[in-house]
Amino acid sequence: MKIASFNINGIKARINALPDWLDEADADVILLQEIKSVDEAFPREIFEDRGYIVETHGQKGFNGVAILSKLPLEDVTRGLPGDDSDEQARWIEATVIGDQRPVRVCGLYLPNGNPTPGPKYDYKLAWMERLQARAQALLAIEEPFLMAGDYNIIPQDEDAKRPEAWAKDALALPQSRAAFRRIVNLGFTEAFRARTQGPGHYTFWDYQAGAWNRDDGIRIDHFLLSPQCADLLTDCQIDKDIRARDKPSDHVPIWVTLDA
DNA sequence: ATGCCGAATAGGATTCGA
Repeated sequence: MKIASFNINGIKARINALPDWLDEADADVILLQEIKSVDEAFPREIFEDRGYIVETHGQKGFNGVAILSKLPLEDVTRGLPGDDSDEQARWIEATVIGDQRPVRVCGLYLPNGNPTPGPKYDYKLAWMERLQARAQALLAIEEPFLMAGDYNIIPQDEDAKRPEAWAKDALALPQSRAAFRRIVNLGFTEAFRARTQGPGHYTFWDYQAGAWNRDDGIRIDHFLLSPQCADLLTDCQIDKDIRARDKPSDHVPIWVTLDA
């Protein structure tokens, strides 16, 4: 089972660039972030024509997540539990019925949190506390599940070309990194680091100042696997080349393959 | 580098992103 995550930075803006990657990647399950679309306006046909079930959780203008699957889905839920007043569309879950076993899949778009300090950073940290609570609840079931998407967290200095430029940013502040580690340390495996070590691996390059041409990137899109899911991991890769194409997102896809 | 670019909403200039 191949599961990909991709922050597309707007489905309308990616209408032309997305189909090529869809056909090349041939993922069974795709988690999208920043669809920037209400559910009714999402171009389902692009995906349905390729055999995907489409489950969106959108809102007007910003944010928005989706799950696309060629495998059957069960128990789709929308919204991160823990705050009924939170109207930002950043979380969707579904159980994917694999050929060998089911896998619970959570797609997330974690708040950016800048500027710091301030209400946006407070929201980020509060959202991460809710994420931790949801993660604990799912871990207790002791079944294969994963949480993947745009975490807006640079886990370590080696995950940025210029760590000094991010030192006081919400993506890399010690408090942000500690909140991320509290979740990982519950027992998750960070899939990319389970297979690849060392610097120079990024999933985001800013549109500005020629960041892509200077390879001035950061690694902020992650897969966290439950222990039972980590046992199934066979590969994890970043589709870096996508960033060099016409009208790219500022993020690139990351994917795992599972023996499931 | 202090938003340098890009997208959405709106229908021009502002907000947001990382």
